[in-house]
Amino acid sequence: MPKKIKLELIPEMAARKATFNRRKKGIMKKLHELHTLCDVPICAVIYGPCKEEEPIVWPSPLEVENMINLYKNLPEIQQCRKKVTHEEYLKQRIARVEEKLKRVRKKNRKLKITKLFNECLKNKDFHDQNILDVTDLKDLSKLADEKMKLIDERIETLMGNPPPPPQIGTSRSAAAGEPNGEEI
Amino acid sequence: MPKKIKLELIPEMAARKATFNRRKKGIMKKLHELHTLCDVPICAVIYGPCKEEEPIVWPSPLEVENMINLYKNLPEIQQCRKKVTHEEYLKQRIARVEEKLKRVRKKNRKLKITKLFNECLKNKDFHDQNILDVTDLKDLSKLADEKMKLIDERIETLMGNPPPPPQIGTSRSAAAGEPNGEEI
DNA sequence: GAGTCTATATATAACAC
DNA sequence: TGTGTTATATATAGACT
Repeated sequence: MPKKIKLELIPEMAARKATFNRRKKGIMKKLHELHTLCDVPICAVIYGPCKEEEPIVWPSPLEVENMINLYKNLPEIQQCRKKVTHEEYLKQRIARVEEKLKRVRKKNRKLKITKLFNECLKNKDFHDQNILDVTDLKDLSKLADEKMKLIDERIETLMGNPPPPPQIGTSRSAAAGEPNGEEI
Repeated sequence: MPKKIKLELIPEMAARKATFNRRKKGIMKKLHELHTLCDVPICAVIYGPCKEEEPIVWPSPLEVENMINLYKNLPEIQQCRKKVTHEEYLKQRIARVEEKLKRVRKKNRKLKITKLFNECLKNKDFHDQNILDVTDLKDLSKLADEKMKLIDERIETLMGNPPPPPQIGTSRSAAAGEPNGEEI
């Protein structure tokens, strides 16, 4: 039932308050856990959605102030180096997510091509199916080259001999079903 | 694989650091989400387990300071009323958990007795089984009284008449199987 | 507001790289 | 250290009480 809500301001005040209370509790628990598990100084201040409310000051107003003062007394160098501003945080996050997206896309592409490759091994008339565009064919060719190289290397290993000339007659044993798109 | 780790200081420094990094990331995400979903002012300062590290100051040192100042300017009354100190937080938490424990125990007890009750309806020789102690028998008797009362009420409802004298010959239809221990 | 319930979404511990 | 993976543990949205 926890519909994946979008990460944006909740319009209805009632729902917003409910979510605030639920999540505030969760965050306080997390803070307490981190503090206990790692024995690190932590503090947080959280204002409520209703402006008249007093903020939560965790673990206590005094300690919050102490931590702030402690921070202020750090040498400038340390203060400035790693300041994680909200903006920076977002930028870092975006960068990481985009990087991951790239990796995943690449992986997907590779899986797709590998799947095509294996299908081709089983079905030689794939040319007629009009499902391959130029890019696919190029990647397919590239993958074929890679597979050839792998085969060559494996043969070398099995023979335990110096590299013979590149042309070898290999018996491609058509793989039956691709369990996970990663056969040779 | 996430073995349920105990909520206490992690002894091995390596594991502690790993956990710290993982959880710090999680908490920052939560803070960001709460901030976005509810549009409330939030800030947090988190020092690392290595004393030389600079703390994370979120969302930014300036804003943290502003929030602190804002807080300091609140009228004393508001400042003092709801100060959630770490200790208070723990006390509240303990109180709530204990309360819940109580509720659950009560519920368990009731389920157990109801189960016994239903078994008795099916099997009259339960006296021989030596599985009931005095408390059980007392609770059982109490439950029987309650059930009787429920039956009386239901009969009254069905008759739509003024309450007849308490003695009624009721036909106890022995319930077949207790689906969830909550039959009459 | 606070607690219950339940289906899902997330967080995350331990491990392999 | 950081990432990917996977099996679990938690968090939590939504509907009720």
